[in-house]
Amino acid sequence: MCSLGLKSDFYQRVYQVVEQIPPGRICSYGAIARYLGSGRSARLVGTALRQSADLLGIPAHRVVNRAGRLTGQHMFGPGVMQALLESEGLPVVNDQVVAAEKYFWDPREHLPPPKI
DNA sequence: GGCCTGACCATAT
DNA sequence: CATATGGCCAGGC
Repeated sequence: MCSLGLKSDFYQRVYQVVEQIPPGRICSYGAIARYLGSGRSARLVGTALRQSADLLGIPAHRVVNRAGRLTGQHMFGPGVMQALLESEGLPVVNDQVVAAEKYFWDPREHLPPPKI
């Protein structure tokens, strides 16, 4: 089969991308979705992580929203996500990464194009 | 089988 | 420049 967009496959791809995020860097759901070719399914990226973020050892704490806000903080626990980011050198204030744009890591510019 | 919600993003006011 | 609203796609009940 050439390429049938199996949703389960989409989830696995999300995990693969998040796993490739270097320490001290952050990525946004939209960037990942866009990298996978589903730029309008940014919400699915978050949903995918929520389903297996705890099962896998993927650095899901490095995935924040476009504004650098720790939207998935509730899933990790109170202050856990922030502590992890600060531990990697990322300044977090008010559940929000300061100068997130500076630490932003775009998979579309650092990772090879995925097979569509 | 249909309706609502959701770790979002882009645009308009 | 900041805030408010709509749109998109899929999963869960």
